[in-house]
Formats: sequence, structure tokens, C-alpha cells
Amino acid sequence: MSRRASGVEAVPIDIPALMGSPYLPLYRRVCETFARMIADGRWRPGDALPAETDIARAYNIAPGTVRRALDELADNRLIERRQGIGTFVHRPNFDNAMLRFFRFRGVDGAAFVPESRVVALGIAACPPAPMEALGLTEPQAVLLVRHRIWDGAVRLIERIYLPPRRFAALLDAKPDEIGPLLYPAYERICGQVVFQIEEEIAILEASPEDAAELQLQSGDLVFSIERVARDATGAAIEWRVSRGDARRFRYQVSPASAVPGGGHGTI
Amino acid sequence: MSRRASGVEAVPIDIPALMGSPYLPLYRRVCETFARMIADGRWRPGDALPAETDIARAYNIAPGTVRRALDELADNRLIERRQGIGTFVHRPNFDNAMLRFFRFRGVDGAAFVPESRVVALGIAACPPAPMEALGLTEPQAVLLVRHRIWDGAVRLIERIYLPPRRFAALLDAKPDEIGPLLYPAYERICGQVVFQIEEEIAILEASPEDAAELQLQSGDLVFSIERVARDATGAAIEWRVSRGDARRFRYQVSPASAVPGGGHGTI
DNA sequence: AAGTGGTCTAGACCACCCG
DNA sequence: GGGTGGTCTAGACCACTTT
Repeated sequence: MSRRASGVEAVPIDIPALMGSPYLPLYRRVCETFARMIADGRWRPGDALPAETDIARAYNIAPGTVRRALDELADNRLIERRQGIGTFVHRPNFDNAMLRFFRFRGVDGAAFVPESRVVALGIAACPPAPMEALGLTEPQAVLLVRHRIWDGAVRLIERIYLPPRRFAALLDAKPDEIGPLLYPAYERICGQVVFQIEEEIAILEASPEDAAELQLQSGDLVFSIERVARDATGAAIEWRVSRGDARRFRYQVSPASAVPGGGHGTI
Repeated sequence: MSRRASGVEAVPIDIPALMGSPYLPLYRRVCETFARMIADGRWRPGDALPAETDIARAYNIAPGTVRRALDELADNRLIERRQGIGTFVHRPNFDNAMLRFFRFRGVDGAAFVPESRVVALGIAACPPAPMEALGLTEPQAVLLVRHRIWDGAVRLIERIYLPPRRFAALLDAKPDEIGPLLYPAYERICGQVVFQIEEEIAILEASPEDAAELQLQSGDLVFSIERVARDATGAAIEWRVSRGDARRFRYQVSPASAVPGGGHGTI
């Protein structure tokens, strides 16, 4: 407090003003401030954060408090620390681990990015499930339907609902602007960065439409993966359901999810 | 160091001597020491840990260092902290969240514990997958085969491989000693506590044997869940595969697992 | 009132990486 | 050598829970 009186150290341009309720713990406010900057795309993946000591000086708080905030952000995979180098906004690796959970890979067993065909893109009525997940107040959303194709057949049908406010720019995008990797496209075109995913898997009988598009028999089984994707603050920004032939399904659950309350049961 | 000279404060009986390599960070050694005590069953779920200040005094280290160690153990769900009360060994809730991932629940939609029938229990040849996962040096394991039954039919077949050293006591157990909940039985009979689970899911065509036991047609689809269960130190103590009718399958993946490297890919 | 964990401070020294 | 994050110290004060 005494040091503030000198008025010498203003908050540098690259360190945002502290956000969040003053009743929250200091380290939490730092967390929220930084998560906000990342979620808003003002700090982009790969960007270097200011040094811990600089942040502490800028906010006039103890270095240990800054450290605790950064620890928490690192735990949540929003940032990455590299000893001796610095701290950086994390770049989620959703792309390269592609298709990890399919039995069916390339001929050589390697992962690859399947062909992607946009079947529909526009404003559409939004069903209750995505509407609730996305927190929409009106039953309208940007709808993107894609076929994922490999080995000469449609292997996957994706129906993707997006909040219109964040994704309006997608409607004006040309098909080749989008490309096969959607999350990088979200970032490029709409400034939305996905940091977190929740999924629910089920095995169902194929609907007649799905069966036709996937070239299955009516009554064959399909897997269904419902996904909610979230930004750095935890806000839901995408809801999708993917369906494909159940026989090609494979999935890994990492230890992290097995223990927390949110996980699953034991039998 | 100066304080040690007085020789007044010996390490109390309930605080174990510090373990782990002296080259490790102090907080890591505290972590490993406590994890060891929990894994060995010397500290059991529900037990109260000593107060942070007492631990710090006993090891002659700063309270902040102890705090960091406990933070890490709490992150890994080995302990639970309750403000104003104390810190306790965590009791994994593998039981009550039972059957979370099945479409099929009780008539009223509530979770329940299905009937359990031990089909086989003894020493058996151990296939390569469980042998490797469990780190066995000889191809022998305790094998437990169970049928899980509800609504008047066998819904699930479980083949469970256990390391003989830890689970020898299970061979002498009477059937009703084991009961429907296996992990509590491990703790009761063998002193083994499960803290972590990894699973891999696939959809397969039923083998003739599985089809017969599950009353499916040959060629019908089954889900297969391969699980590795680990103790507090991360050592694998159980390998199992569960199979059942694919049509009844449902699974949730919590956000925690979606982000870390171990998780899965995106399509 | 006493004891617990939760937050925060204000440093110190080290290991690591870069130019 | 100079800057970064990693570890550790030795406290202070607060919020919460039990007796």
C-alpha cells in the first residue's frame, strides 16, 4: 500500500486490470482475469505471459500469490510452464491425437484426418438438448452437418449446434475456409478457442436416416457421442452429436476421469 | 537445524519417517511417504491425518512445504481436506455411483447393486495383457470370474486377474465373504485399496461362449471394458475385462479426462 | 476459546535455458 | 550473466468448526 503511493509502477499494457469480485481470494481473481483474456482470444495459444515477478509487481501482490494462480491455470491446462523460459498460453492438441478412439485407422495403422464434407450450414431450429447445454434463450442455433469420409464411405455423421452470437461469422465462410479441422477453424474465423470437452457415449439402433447415410442395415447398431465443448472460462460453445457404425468403435478413458466425482461408477 | 539440537521433538508415532530419495523435492517426499502409508493400508480411508503444523514440526520443515504436499495428495484424491476440521484419507466412492454407465437401471431408474455370482476363483494361467499391466514376472494370477445378474438374466461377464502376492488371501475366502461389491472386499480381505481406474472400451462381436452366457445370438455385438485398477501409489493391482450386450451400453466422460494428454482425440 | 485448514506475504536460493 | 520458473522458509491473519 505504501509503495503504491509513489505512483511509479502503472499496470503495463500487457497485464490486464484485475477482474472478478473483490470478495474472492486474490489468486482466484488472477485466475479469472487470465482465463478471461484467453477465452476472449486477447491472449492466444502460444503467447508468452508476463513473468511472475512482473505480474506480482503490476498487481502489487506477493509473488507466491501469483504463483498459486498460475499453478491453478496450469492444472486446468490453460497455460504451460517451461522452466527457464517462461509461461505460455496452452495450445490444445485436439488435432494430432485425431481419431484416437477408432478401431479403424489408416491402412498402415497410423492416425489420419479423414475427408470432411459439409452437408448443411445455416441457422436452424435448435433441439432442447443443445439449447440447454449452450444456455440459449431462443430455440435457434447455427447448425453444421458434416460427413466424415474414409476408405470410400461415410463413416461418421456429425450434427453440430453453435450459439449464433459467437458463430455468426461462420455463416459467411466459404466451404474451403472451414477445412477438415473444425476447432482451428473456430479460432480462425470466429475467435473461439476450445479448451475442454465432455462426452457421453451410447450404443443405439440406427435411425432409418442414419442407416441410409452410413450404408448400414436398418436395425444395425450405431455409437452416438454427444459432446459439449467449452472455452477457457468453462462456457459451453459447441454441442455436437456424432454417429457411426458401432463395430468400429473404440474408446479410452484416462485415469484422471476415473476418480473425480464426475466420473463413472464401478461394477 | 538449530532446533533439532534440543532433541525435544521426536517424530510422533503416527507420523512416519520421511521416505523417498533425498534428491527429490521435500514436498514430493512427503507426498510419497503419505501415499505409501495409504497404499499399505496403514492409514485407512476415513483416518484423520496429523495437523499440518504438527507434520511440519515432526519433519522440521516449513508449514508451506507440508501444505504443498497435501495439496498434491488432495488433487489426486488420496486425501480430503475439511476446513476447520482436519485432513482425512479419502474413501473412494466406487460403490454408490454404481452402474452409472448403464442404460439399464432399476425399475424406478435408481442405481442398484446387481446380484453377483462367482463362477470361478483360483490360480490360473494369466494372458499377456493382464500380465503386462500388472507387471507380473510369471504367467500366473488369481482369476475370478463373475456373472452380474439383474432382471433375471446374466447381463455382464467379468474376468478379473489379480497379482497372487497381494491377493492370496482371496483364495481362502468363503463365497459370501466376498459379496457383490468387490473393492470393499479387496480392502477387507486383502488390505488392498483401489484409488484409480483406467478403462478402454470397444464394441466387438460376441464370442460363441460369451453369446451363450449372455443369451445373445452368435454375431450380436457386445461391449468390452478393459480396466486397470491402481492403488494409492499408482501400482496396478487389478486387471479385468467386462462384457455385456452392446445395446445396453452408456458411458460418460467427465471434462477432466478430455484435456490431458492421456485422453482421446477429436474428430 | 482452541484448533483446524485457507489465504497471503516477503523474501531466499536453486536449476534451467538463453544469448 | 541475466532472466525464468521451481523449491522452501517463517511467519501473519482469516474463516470455519467443534467444545
